[in-house]
Amino acid sequence: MNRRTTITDVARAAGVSVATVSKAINGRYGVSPDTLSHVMTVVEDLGYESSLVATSMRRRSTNVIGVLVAEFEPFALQLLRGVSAALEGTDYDVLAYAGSVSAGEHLGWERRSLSRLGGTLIDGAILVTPTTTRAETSVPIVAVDPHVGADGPATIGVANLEGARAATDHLISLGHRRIAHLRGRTDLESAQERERGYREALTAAGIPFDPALVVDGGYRAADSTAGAHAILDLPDTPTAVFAANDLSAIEMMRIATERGLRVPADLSVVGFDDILDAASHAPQLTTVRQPLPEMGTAAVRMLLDVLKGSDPEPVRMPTTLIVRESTAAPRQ
Amino acid sequence: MNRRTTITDVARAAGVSVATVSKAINGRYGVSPDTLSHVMTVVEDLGYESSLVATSMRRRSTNVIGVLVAEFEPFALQLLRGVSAALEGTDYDVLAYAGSVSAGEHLGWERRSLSRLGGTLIDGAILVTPTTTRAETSVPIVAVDPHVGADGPATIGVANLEGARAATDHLISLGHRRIAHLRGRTDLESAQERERGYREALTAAGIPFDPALVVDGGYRAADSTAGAHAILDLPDTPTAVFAANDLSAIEMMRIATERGLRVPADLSVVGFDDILDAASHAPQLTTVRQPLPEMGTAAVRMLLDVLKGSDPEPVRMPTTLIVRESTAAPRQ
DNA sequence: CTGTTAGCGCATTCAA
DNA sequence: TTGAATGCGCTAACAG
Repeated sequence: MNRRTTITDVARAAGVSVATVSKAINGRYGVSPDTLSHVMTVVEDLGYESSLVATSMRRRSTNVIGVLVAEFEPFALQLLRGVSAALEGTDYDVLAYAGSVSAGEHLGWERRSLSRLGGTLIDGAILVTPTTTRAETSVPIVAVDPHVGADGPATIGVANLEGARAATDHLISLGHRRIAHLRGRTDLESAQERERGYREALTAAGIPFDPALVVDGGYRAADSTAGAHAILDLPDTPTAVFAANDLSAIEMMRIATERGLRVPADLSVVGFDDILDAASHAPQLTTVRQPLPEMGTAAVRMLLDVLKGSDPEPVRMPTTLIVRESTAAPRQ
Repeated sequence: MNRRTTITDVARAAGVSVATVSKAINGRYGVSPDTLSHVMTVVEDLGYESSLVATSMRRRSTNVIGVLVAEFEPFALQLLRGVSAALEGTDYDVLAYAGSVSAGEHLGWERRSLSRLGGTLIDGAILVTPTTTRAETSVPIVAVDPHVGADGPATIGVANLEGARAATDHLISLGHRRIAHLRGRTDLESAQERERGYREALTAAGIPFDPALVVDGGYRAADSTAGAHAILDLPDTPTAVFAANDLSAIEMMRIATERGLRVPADLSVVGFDDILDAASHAPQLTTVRQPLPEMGTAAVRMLLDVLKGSDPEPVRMPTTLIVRESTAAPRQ
């Protein structure tokens, strides 16, 4: 648990000044070849590496890209995979940060995290499903699946409405008529769009919309438990559920199974996202795929563009219905 | 792209000194209730949040836990999930860092990353599959699946040998006799242990060990391609392959399929890790599960213990063989 | 109770 | 070519 070796240690060991070491490391002019090689040797010996913290206080850029998330859930992790892959080979490091939103916190996690890291530590940030995209930030940002709508200049969104329609159409085409919707967080645009897609599909099929069939899930497993029960407690139990995301779909299946129902024999379930858990669940979840790694890659590309000064167009990625095992025709 | 609001901005807006703002924010004594509430109002208005960087330079602790990885691959991501879950509800933030190992870098990524973040930015670090566990660090560390052996004081390891034996035993029990091993990185202890488990299983079953059947894979998909081909090019082609991890197992399946073989009809494949991709692959991969999220949780618990001053015992997690679809009896 | 001062580790002037 | 001084945003010790 020793102290880090600082630039001062290197300077002392090399018998030169701190400034010389700094210049040598950063390849600035004004260091004699002899001194340079000597300093570099000492640097190697001591295993010195400049402190990100100190560097970032003085320098403009740190070559670190921040990925800011509310928490490390599967959606963000899949995205991170794409981000990491896209940055492979560049000289950027990736710093993923999950800021805890301690109770009583007024600003959203994204503002808090940006405020803490921005300006200095990171050159730019990728915000994953932020609830706000206010532009008054200190570093360039790209928002992925922002919950207020993917219409900002630097945003990566997905076709929520179309995806939700496809999911619901799929259930209808299997013969389901009584289809519940385990809704996402109602304050988020993605949830609203998915609900709209659900309703549009019903309308298009001539199925009257029943408000009782829409139950709040909130996108998180723990928040979906009550909703899942509520759906199964409905009089004239629905034969199918379109859940607003995979986590709540999986929770829906868990509760259904717990209550003795079989999926898909007694209840069909469709999710949204296609996180890896969807395919590894038993039964495998039918869902609407968002191309998460590709979205991460696109976000990186967009951020690097912004960093270069350009002003990119918003990107809207397509969704694909992935039919697996959790959906089937209703029993007669 | 404005400047961040700094503590100076707040001080100026509130008409007090910087020190007073600092004290108010950090709840130190010596601020009158009036001043306090006034300052806090300004803080709210301006949306001020202290810079992690600056704070960490002056303070002992930042309440940030670092998770240091070489890259964000599935193994690390699953682990991160456990880490994140374990830190939920505490007032710790999680900072996951992937340091790019630019070519010509001599120190390992873990030393580089620790050097960059350590000392100030993070209170402690969880190193994911580090190749070294040298103790000369500036912050407490816990190593997960360290590649030099899980015998350090603060390490979380898995039963590599037993897992590898189970995997190989499974193939043998299916009737395979000619079983290849797509080995991991030979400089890493985990790879050596897995190879040992493979050999022990063969020996126990009375199958002579054939060195030609062991081919290097290197744990990464890209590094396994050549090895996968090599195995299939072997005279008297093996009927089964035990790959040192899931990524190389999946690559093995990909190459086999590409060459017209069917898995498991023509070739059985077993992996190691049970990353989520294993179960979502078609055919689903038979593999040896490491309880990754639990390992992440255990790492957090251990790190918090270390932070509290205790000196924990190393933990060795059990592995479980998960039989799925990629293994079957050999054809006659 | 409040403001002033020093310094964390580093990169950047500017002077020697 | 080198080195001493300066300041980044912040907190802790001290002075007022």
